Amino acid sequence: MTERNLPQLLGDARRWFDEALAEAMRAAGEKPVTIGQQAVFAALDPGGTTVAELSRRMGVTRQSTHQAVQALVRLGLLEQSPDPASARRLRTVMTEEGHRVDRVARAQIARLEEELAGRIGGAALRELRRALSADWGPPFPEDA
Amino acid sequence: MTERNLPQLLGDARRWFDEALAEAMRAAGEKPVTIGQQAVFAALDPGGTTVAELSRRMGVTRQSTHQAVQALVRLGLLEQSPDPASARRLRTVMTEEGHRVDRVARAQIARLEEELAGRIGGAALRELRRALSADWGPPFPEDA
DNA sequence: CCAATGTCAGCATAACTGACATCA
DNA sequence: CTGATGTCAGTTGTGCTGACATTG
Repeated sequence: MTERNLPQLLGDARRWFDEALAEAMRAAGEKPVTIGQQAVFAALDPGGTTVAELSRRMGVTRQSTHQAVQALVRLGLLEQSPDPASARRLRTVMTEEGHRVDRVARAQIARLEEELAGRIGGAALRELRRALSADWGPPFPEDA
Repeated sequence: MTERNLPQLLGDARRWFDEALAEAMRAAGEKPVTIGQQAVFAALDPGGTTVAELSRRMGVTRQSTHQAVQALVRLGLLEQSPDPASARRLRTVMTEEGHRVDRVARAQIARLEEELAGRIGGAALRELRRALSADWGPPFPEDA
């Protein structure tokens, strides 16, 4: 085994949460919202947010965000309405159902974190979050 | 911002490494080996390994592994030869070029980790690795 | 006959680039 | 005109399931 490298470990951890959340939502009788979809919810503010703004907050392209939002609209969890202040803007907001599912998903994620704390230790989990929350800066080496 | 949740943070961190490694390989004049491909290299042992064994080590399906291996074979970084001991087994090994690229990739990853240590602190990085290396157990809640 | 191995085909998710119409 | 926004189309990477022939 020698030593797993960091990127692999990160990917594994991410997949752990992905699977666990999907399973938890299924067990709770909800649509299996993915982490990616939850990320959209998390970036929304109550007043309505444009796709372009969402993409900036999430750090992905407008097109990727657009696609994710469309999927959630089809699921009935988001809806879009024209912005009276500007005809080219669309305000994206959660539906009632969207709010409900979002609350369930957040609760499940919190529960999973507690479960994990019980397995690897609360201190380790806090350190994990601290390290990940730090500013990593741009991913490009100064190169040369 | 309130509080980013853990799965998102993990995904962001993973993407940070992905981009950084791709960029570093490009800057080094190498083919942009991905983290996933590097994972295959890391799971190989010198004597030759079957796809089925690789998949067990990596924790993904035989089929996914097969696909990743085929891509690396097409790139000329891996090659397969029949196992004299058993006609249904194929031993996968690195080519010369594969070894070379693997060494470069490992070195770049190590350099990125050092760079990161300089940005978020060596202690934080060690704690990060410790938390991720711990046994998280199966991703399924005891549900009920 | 059973299990392991390799493989083919198809699908899902989540990202990307490129192109383009519309509107401030 | 320029730039921001939304959107369509196509591609890639990486995982999955199902099915199947071959072999031990």
